[in-house]
Parts: sequence; structure tokens; C-alpha cells
Amino acid sequence: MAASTTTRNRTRPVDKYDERRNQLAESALATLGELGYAKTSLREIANNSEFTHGVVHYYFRDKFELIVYCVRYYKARCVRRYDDVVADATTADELLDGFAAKLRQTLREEAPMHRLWYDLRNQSMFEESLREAVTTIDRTLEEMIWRVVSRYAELAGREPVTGPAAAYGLLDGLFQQALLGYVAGDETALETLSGQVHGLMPLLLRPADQAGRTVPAPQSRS
Amino acid sequence: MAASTTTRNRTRPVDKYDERRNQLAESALATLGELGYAKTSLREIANNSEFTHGVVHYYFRDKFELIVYCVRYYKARCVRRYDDVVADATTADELLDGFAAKLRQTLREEAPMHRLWYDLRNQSMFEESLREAVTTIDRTLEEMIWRVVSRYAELAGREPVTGPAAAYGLLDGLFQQALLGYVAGDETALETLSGQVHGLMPLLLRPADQAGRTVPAPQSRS
DNA sequence: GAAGATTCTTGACACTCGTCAAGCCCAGCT
DNA sequence: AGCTGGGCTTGACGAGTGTCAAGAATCTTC
Repeated sequence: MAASTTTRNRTRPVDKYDERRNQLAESALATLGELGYAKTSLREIANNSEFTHGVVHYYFRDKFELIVYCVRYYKARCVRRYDDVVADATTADELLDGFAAKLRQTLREEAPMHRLWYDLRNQSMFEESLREAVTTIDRTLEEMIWRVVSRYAELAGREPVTGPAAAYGLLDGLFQQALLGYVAGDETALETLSGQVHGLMPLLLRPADQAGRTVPAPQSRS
Repeated sequence: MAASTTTRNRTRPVDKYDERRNQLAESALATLGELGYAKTSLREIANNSEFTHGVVHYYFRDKFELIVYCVRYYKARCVRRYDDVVADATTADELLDGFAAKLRQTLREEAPMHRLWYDLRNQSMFEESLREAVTTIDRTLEEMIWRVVSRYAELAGREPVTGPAAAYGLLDGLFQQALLGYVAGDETALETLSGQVHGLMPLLLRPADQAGRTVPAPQSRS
């Protein structure tokens, strides 16, 4: 009975409809962040909301549409997280400090969301239907990181030695490792990450005096 | 009825018993690598073996013991993968080439195993019972990578700028990104990874002439 | 070859899952 | 007031899950 994508009918309760979808997505994200993809059921999602399990099927065709909607909904919130840092910094060191601080804060405050993100990204390696949504958001994250790195290089008056993909891969690896430790109860993961990032970022800049080798950017975008 | 951990009784069919366990673990790993943790059932595992689903409970108390056994079983096979490369190389460049080639090969031939590993590592962020096994193998992988990096530095006559954890995090990030792309069908991920690693590794060495900054090693081991 | 232990199959159980349809509730219109 | 229809609840279904027990099949040992 529900309409195709987001509009319901012409009478106009479009916003009400989307509002409920977002409300359910919020509950779903909270549940997924707590239990993980494997153990999250629609009933559990509904229990974490103020509705019952039937409602989910009123607003989403099936479980999959809900999950994908959640991924996109989540992306909209997280993808501009470092833009302020980039915009406000006036020196390379200031940018680096702000970036590291924001990473620490993200780790501390958004750990469930991020373990969910890694979970879903991994699921996309098994479930092809998730792949498109995941690839899209992953690319957006890469661009977000690249805005930081390239601006950092600019402020330092040097050039990055890596392309966007490599820069994202490196930083994401450190962050994921820190998240793993932090979730396991290692409080020092916060400071460790900060220190590692402070150490890594300068390495991503080509030395001013000499022409070093570069980490080649991917030839194409597949 | 089954014995406690691995020995069965004193008559001596210890090896037979363990052999079956390993056989089942092999089937389980194949299934898990294909379907992922979330969608793998004991019946499916048994179907991929020459036994029926009841046998699983004859050799493993429950699903969890099987999974954990699999993780450890898998680790035993993969953790010395780069040792030959380290032992055989006589120059830094040779080591680097061999390492990159081995990474390419791993990506091409063992993609299902590795997406499974990342899946399980992520699950450990939701399921505490997995944490210990995962942490153990993760540390072993870190040591494996560190053997490569430190030997690489040694051959180059320089010092690493990172500690073992950061080195592992960085390389793991690149590998995971490449795996994601490769599984999604991007064949160029192989060469991209190789190029990125060739670019990254020299950055991990402190310049011979000057005393650069270092990526601090974690203070403690949590 | 019989007796006993071990290994494996089969079928059942209690439960949870996603899905769906029937109907209740209540705001808004005539 | 009475009706209408969208929003929501409830309860059911079939399929699939982990687990387990009872017994068949196979091997071991005397």
C-alpha cells in the first residue's frame, strides 16, 4: 500500500511519512549500534521505538530497505564532521591538533555508530545488495578525509605524497584499530590514536627540500 | 558425552578426534568465508562437509566453541605467511617487492578468508565472548607485520618511525580497502595495493640524515 | 563372529525470524 | 452525528535456527 520511494500520496502528509521513517531509522541505528547487524531483528528495533513491530512493514517494504535507508540517513549526519576543523584552522599544526581532537571525540562519543558502520561495510562483502550504498558512503568519507589532508598540505606549503584513497585507507586503519581497542575497554586508545595521527600526518607531506617518492593514486575509479 | 577440551579418553583416538574437529573447522571456514558470520548456520556448515548437522554437536559443545576453534585454526595457517619473504630478502628493495607481491597474492587467493577475518574481528566489538580469541590473533598479525617492517628497516640501515601497532594499523587499513574493492570486482585493486605499499613503506623509515619526528608507540599494552 | 564402544543419522523440540493480513483506534470531513 | 480512511496493533503463518536425544551404523576388541 505504501508509495514508491518517499512520497506517499498527493494529499500532502509527505513530511509526516518521512518523519516516521526517520524516527524508525533512528531506533534502528541505535539498536544496530548496540547489537550489530547479525543480531538485530525488526522486533528489537520496534521495541527500541515507541511502535510495535508491524509498523516497520508499514513504512519499509522489507528489512533491507530499512537497513539501506539507515545507512544513508547515518551518512547525512556524519560526513561533515571535520569540515569546521578544516575551515577554522589557520596553520598546519592547528589543523592537525583540531583533527586529532575531533578524532578522539568521535571515538569517545560515537563508538557504537562507527562499529556499526564497519559492520555494515563488511557485510557488503557478503551481501551484494548492500554494496552500492556502502560504496557511496565510503567514497564520501574518503573525500571528507581528503579535504583534511589536502588542506593540511596547503597550510604547510607542501604537497601530499599520497592520493585520496591511500590517505583514507591509512587513517581509517588507525581509527579502526583504535576503535577496536576502545570498545574492548582500553581507555588509552584515545591518546594513542591522537599520537599516531600526529605522527602520521607529517609523513604524508612531501619534504620541502627534496623530491621524494609518492604513494601513487589509483589509476582509475573502477 | 564428549570429552572436555581436545582429548577424548585414554584409549588414544586423540588424533582421530582432532582430525574430525579440524575437518569440520575447514568446512566451517569455507562456509563462513562464503556467507559471512551473520548468515552461516550449523546446518549449512554440515552441508558443506560430508557429515550431517548432528555431528557438529558431537564434536563441539555449541556454535560458539566451533567459531572460536575456527578462528584459532585459521590463525595457525596464516600467521607465518610473510616469514619466507623476510628470511629470503637480502636488500630492502627485495624485501619490499616480495612483501608487496605476497600481499597481492593473498588478496587474490585468500579473499574469502580475509573478509571472514574482518567480519569476526568486527563481531568481537558486539560479542564480548569473541574478544579474547580475536585480540590474540590480532596481536599475532601485528607481530607478523612488525617482523616485516623492522627487518625492512634493518636492511635499509635505518630506523622505523612507527611502533608495531601503528605500522600494523596503517598496512591493515590499506589491505582492507583493497579487499573491499577487490571483492566488489575491482581487479585493479591488486596493483593499487602494491603501489600504495611501495609508497608507504619508505615513509616508515626515519630519514638517514636528519632526526625526524616519530609516530609514538603506544605507551602500554592495555 | 559376538559384544561393546564409538561415530554418525534422523527426527524432533522450542524458539526466533521476516512477513503479512485482519481489524482497532481516532482525526477530519460532510 | 456518522462515516471514512490512514495509522497502528495484534496475532498468526511458514521457514529457519541451535540444541539435543534416541537409535542406526560402523569400528574395535576379545
